[in-house]
Amino acid sequence: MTQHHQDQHEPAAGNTADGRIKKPRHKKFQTQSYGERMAADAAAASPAAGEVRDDTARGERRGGPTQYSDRGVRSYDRAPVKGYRAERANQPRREDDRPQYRRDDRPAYKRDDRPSYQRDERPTFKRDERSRDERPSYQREERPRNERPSYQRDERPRFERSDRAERPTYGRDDKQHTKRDEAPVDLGTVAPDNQFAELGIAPRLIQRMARDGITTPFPIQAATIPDALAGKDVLGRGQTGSGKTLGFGLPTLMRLAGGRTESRRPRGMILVPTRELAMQVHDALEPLAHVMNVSLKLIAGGLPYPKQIDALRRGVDLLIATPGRLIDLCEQGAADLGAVEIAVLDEADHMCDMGFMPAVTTLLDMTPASGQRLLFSATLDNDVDTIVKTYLKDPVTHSTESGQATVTTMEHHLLVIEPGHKQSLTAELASRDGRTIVFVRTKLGADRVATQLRDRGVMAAALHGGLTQGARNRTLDQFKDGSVPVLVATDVAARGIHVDDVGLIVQADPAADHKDYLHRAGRTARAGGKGAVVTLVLPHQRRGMVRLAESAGVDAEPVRARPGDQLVTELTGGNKPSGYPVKLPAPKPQRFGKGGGKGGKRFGSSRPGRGHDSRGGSGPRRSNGPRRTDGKSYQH
DNA sequence: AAAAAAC
Repeated sequence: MTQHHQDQHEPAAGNTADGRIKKPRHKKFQTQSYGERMAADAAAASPAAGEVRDDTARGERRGGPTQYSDRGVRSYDRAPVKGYRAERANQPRREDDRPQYRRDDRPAYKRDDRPSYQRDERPTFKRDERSRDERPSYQREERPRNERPSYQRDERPRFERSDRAERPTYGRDDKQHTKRDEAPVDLGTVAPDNQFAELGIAPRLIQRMARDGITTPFPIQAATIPDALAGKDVLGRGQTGSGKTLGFGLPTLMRLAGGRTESRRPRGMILVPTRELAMQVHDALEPLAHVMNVSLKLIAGGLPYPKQIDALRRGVDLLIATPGRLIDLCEQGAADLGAVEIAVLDEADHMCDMGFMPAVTTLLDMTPASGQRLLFSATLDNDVDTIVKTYLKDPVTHSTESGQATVTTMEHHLLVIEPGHKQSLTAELASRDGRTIVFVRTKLGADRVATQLRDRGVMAAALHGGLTQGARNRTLDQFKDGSVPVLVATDVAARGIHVDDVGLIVQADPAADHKDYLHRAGRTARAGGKGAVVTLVLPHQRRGMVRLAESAGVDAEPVRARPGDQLVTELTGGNKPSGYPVKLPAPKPQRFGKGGGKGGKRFGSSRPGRGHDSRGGSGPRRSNGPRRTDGKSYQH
């Protein structure tokens, strides 16, 4: 191909002065796909990066780098198409799959930076308008009959379709029907000295909480509830386990009670950083929401779309959501945040770090500025500050605790160890009776340490974000019900997750900063219980760790330690790992019912089920998923 | 720097 010939077909690329062809315009479309990112992560963490990779690894199945980049590049290599279709055909084949908020390739004059609720063309879900056809019938082309997505389709003839009453109950979680059934509130049963009443909480909420033994507000609740009820923006700071959930939950429910919520336009939104946390907040608020006739819905990734979309369409008062899925639903037009009266940001310091910030601001931008905003956080640092400045109006700040380690029932130990002892020491510490959480730095590390512990006779399971949602739930359930006493986790479990009676936290990899340290430590000594936090420190980490402990307000001197030392024995109660490998308890077999019966209804199911992986008991395991990485070597 | 958050 001559130079002349080439120029003919690449006029758009434009030449630079030195005669080289500029980068093609669609270079920007070559962003990493999800599968690619995962593969890249794995490759980066593995010492074998760049060498021959196992073809059955995760990346391959999800459309790994080889396949994908081939596809992306092909449009350059192909002979250019001429003629009227040229422009279209020479476009890259791949769609841009970045989320809307990260895609701003339009020229500045075309951009619209106004929040969506201020724009005229709101991206609402326009099924109704679309189905209306103004043209005379002879001009209409035949449309396929079933345009609705499969989950909305009803194939049966109309006369056979069931009415509301016959719909299965799992499809009806809009608690609207309870409005009429609600018994009149008996004010007499609220104890006169109940302090929640003094804060202004509705009697029926007080009664409901009293049934669960909640009669006295925690300090953070006492501090923030009155202001939140008064409609002010609140900035609440309290340590994990200090009762923040009710601190924002009660005012939110009070505010949303009895109002009208339009289809797809929720009036309340609670944002949390992890799916597990979303689930926990949802479960904590559900009974309370019920007595207030407030409908709520969990909106999180890893769950089927249809029920979430359906709930939104019917109209749900309050969303408890992780950012990614909620943005997704808004882009689809299934949700519209333009009617949100009260928005809550939980674990704000985490939600405001670099990775999360764009998603959070996108969502907050979609809510009306006139709405009330509550922001709760364990610590307040620079990132939180920018959110506060941008989105809160004259916020009232309440900090009940210093943000440092003030729980007196918690003891901290810094053990300076030799690198070769880390495994055996971890195993020894984890072999104690009672629940233990071992924190590690990476996903791969979590898998590796869990395997090592099981090989040494300690029943341990890994928990991290690379597992399927089903596996995450199963593991957490097993940890809660005691069948697996040791959880090896990344920082996915560092924040907010509440499990009773975790007596020991082992930081096999030290926390990255003092905030992470305190969050991890906060998994133990909850609700006044006792607990210990042991950090394994390698010699070269010692200086940094001492400084970190200082800024965390932790009073602990680094101590040299070896397996079998007296201090270690005290912490473990003298237990030693058996040395005989153990296997994880088999997941309980679950009947696989088509059409979504009861089993695995929601990822909060307390039953350990097999979820999507269910394909009968003894069949070969599908060759995917992070468990493959178990045996991979890994170095610090 | 890792982890988390969407198919």
